Amino acid sequence: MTAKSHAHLSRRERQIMDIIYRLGQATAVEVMENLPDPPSYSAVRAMLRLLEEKSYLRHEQEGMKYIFLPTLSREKARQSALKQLVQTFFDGSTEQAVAAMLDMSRAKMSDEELNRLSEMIEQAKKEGR
Amino acid sequence: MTAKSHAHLSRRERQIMDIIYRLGQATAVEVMENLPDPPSYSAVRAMLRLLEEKSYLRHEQEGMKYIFLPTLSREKARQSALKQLVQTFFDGSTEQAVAAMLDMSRAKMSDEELNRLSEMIEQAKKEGR
DNA sequence: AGAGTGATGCTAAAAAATTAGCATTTTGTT
DNA sequence: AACAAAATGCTAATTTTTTAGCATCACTCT
Repeated sequence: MTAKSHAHLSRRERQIMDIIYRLGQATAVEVMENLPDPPSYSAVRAMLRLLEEKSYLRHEQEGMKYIFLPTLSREKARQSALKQLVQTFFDGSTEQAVAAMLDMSRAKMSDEELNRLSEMIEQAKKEGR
Repeated sequence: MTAKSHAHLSRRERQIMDIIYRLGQATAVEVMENLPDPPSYSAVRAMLRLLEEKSYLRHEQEGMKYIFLPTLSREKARQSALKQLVQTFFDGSTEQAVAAMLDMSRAKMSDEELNRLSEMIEQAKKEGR
């Protein structure tokens, strides 16, 4: 079975996937610790098993425990999440989305970071020719 | 009752909210037409009623039908969605997120758009002082 | 006035998601 | 070797989500 899009996930499934994407990988305990209104340990493990069955996750054995990882690379997941967010909230306009981001975290960004972004934009202009 | 974060929504609830944010507003029929694997019309209406009860939506009467709108402004919803995405997929780094966006839609952006972005960044630099 | 159309409200059934509990396995420790 | 600790596997019950169906109301047209 192949993993379908994010949109098909149930509430808990999505919460768990988000945690694992955020952490990169996680054990059942770590997932539990990060879940809002965490259910029992068994419940968490059941969900992990399910997600694995549906091919959203895979696991590696590390000593006695399982470490769960996303099937889809972080890059692909990012892309798909970004695309969906831009569609939903910014009428598909990357410009608007970038603007909102800058606006959101303007204060927190160093000049260095801003400079790097400038360069990226310059680069994009050149390549667009 | 006050609307809680996106993370608490069930699958269908989220799908519906996404559609309404994308369209800005929608009738029951429009929502249905945009839902993946659309259920019956009654099912859609029931969900809308529920979302309204939970304060994620409100409606305005237009002639005979209801037009549903988000309770939370698009701006706030955007912000919160962006924040959550940056946290989940970019380790909280706006720079990385912007980079990924540029990368994603580089081809589709006009020089004009890119110029406007450059300006925004310049602006941000000035304000950061 | 009556019939038809297109909405809504409400309720109960069906399906899916979520959870807890118990049995089992492995590892470490005394 | 025996026990405790820390995992997992599996199953069944509970809760939540999701759905369909039917009754009703408003408007339009003949």
